[in-house]
Amino acid sequence: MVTIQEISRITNFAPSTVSKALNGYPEISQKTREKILKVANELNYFPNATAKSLVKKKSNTIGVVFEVEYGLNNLFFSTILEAFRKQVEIKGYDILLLSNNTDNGLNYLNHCRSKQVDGVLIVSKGSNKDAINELLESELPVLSFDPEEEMKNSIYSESYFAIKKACRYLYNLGHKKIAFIQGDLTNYIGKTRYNSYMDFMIEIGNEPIVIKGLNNSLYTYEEGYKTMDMILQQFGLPDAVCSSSDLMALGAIAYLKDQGYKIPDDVSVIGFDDIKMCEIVHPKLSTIRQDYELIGKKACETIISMIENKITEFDPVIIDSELVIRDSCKRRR
Amino acid sequence: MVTIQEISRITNFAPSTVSKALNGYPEISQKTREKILKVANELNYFPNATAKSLVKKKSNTIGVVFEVEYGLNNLFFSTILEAFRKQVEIKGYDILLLSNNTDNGLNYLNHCRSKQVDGVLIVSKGSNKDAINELLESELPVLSFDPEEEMKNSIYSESYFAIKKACRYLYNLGHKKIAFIQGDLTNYIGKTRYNSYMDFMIEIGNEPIVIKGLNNSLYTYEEGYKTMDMILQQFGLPDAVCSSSDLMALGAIAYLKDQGYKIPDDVSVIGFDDIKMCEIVHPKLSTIRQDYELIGKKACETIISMIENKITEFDPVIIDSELVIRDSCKRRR
DNA sequence: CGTTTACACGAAATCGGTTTCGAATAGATT
DNA sequence: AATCTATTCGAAACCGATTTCGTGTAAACG
Repeated sequence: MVTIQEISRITNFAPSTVSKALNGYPEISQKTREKILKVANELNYFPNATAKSLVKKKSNTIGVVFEVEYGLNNLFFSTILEAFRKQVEIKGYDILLLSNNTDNGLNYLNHCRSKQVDGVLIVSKGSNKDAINELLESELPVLSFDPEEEMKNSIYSESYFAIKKACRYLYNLGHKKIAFIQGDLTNYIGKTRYNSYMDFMIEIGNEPIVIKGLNNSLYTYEEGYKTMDMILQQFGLPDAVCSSSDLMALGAIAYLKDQGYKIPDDVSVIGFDDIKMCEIVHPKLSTIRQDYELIGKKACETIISMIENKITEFDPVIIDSELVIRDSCKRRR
Repeated sequence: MVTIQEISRITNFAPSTVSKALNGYPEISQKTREKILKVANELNYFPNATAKSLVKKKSNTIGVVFEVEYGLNNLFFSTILEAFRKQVEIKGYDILLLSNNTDNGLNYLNHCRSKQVDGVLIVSKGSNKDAINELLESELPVLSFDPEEEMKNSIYSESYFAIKKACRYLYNLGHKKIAFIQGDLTNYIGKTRYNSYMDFMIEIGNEPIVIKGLNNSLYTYEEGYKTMDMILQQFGLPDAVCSSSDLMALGAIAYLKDQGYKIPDDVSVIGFDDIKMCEIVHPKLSTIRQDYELIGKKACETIISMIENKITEFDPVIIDSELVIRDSCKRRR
């Protein structure tokens, strides 16, 4: 690689002068700047980002935390990451996929510090909540898409009114027995959706149809399938199902189909997320759309603003979500 | 962050001694090593990876190149990346998502050099083939999952015999009019699948049913949908469809369903990839499975061996693929 | 013409590590 | 006791940038 010292030797200017010329310092005359730039271009010079990071204490890199099990291999999370990446790239940052290597003691936080990561986006977190909390409480700018109890430093889709809107929609189609498939009740989003459903059932004065004590922490197809099984056993066939994720909704539909029911003729089902699959399956899944592009964009803006203004705490960013009506819900006969 | 100099001050050993002690050099006595390690642990010392990279000229980071359009937002590619990541993590490397910023002249290669990336995995490439070729011809260890004409430095699933097996399977079910949905004919994989299909049709002495001149470069659902439309218009209804990707197969199925046909009763369809969705859709899609875990593992092994042994060229690594029979194909009535 | 001021550039320190090579010490050898 | 050897450690250079501060020169001023 071409270094500043090489340009220095060739142009007979000191390394410091070369550096200043390349970085647009005003104290360099037009003439010498041109000479230096000319040589730099001829040699195809690009600064060594490592050296730069070392002295500037800034790497132009944003770390991303991902659960191992259902990480990238999950359209929902990977869609967010992709949207985020697109924005981040524009701003001149790179994305480093972080690991939490407990073997060598290099947990998330130490890893971030070691690699001089400027900020961190937590897309999804697995079992290692301790390592995550260390991150959140550190001096680093951290943004979480998967907030815990307290909601600080987080970005997420509005869920409370969204679930109510979905339930209201089902109710207005004539459905009374509306079942709910919950997600991860240990995090804020999962809890909010659950509470919203419970509140709605109280409003309309119906008994909630939900499996108590169940925690579908991964929001997967398989969990949806099993939950639907339990619902049928415990409550019999509901009129409609409201699910905390599209994948679980699809799992529920699969179970119902396996039992010989028709969707939406026998049961209406609505999901949450609007992953790309919704339009591919049959019937096309009605759902609540999360605005991935906007989430990615806002997440990027927020985290870069945190980095540049050195803030480590801010109010949650809440992105509107929208009811998308397709073919999986039908008026009750 | 705690530095070596701090430990040096506290222990009264020179920085060089501290460094050696921490890195297990034999010339350090047991006594001083213990003293130094004790202090390092107490202060929760971790080496600054940036500084280390600078002097060692090795960052323990592997760059990953992804197409922007259909990058992470594609279960196929993200599954590979996830498998790769899992392996790479174990070996102590991080993954940096690379961008090709032509604005500031920081193309892939310069970006890699600047960030001191040790090796590169090309998962999918978009339109900027020049930037990719620069990478391939550089001094960096590069591994491509999406090889061009020449197949050097690549890893991919066996496709030629796989497509033949799929076609043979359809043929043995009694189908004569077997249509083919091609993928990207400008790259090796796409071409191989196409050629395999064409050879098979010659073998069985039937006319190929394929849209000439069509290039489905993104292997998407929408492309499959459109292609199926064109096939019906140009050739009428085939007995079976062999697709170069699952997503295109699903698109084709959707089109056929929209036209009122039943799958697999009227048309048998087989895909390629075995993305997770295959088991979720109805009917469950028969397909050719790519062994993602093995691809990830081999890719990791290969690239790390390239890095450690400083080889930049090697023969292609070919991963076996397997026919998976589900519900989307049926014996011809 | 002497002094001030602005401008342009360079020397040197720094970031946090690694590595080479030389020196001091302790122990072994004759 | 003198010499040799092995062991252990430290000084200093280095990786490739940035940044502070000082200096020399030319222009501007009285």
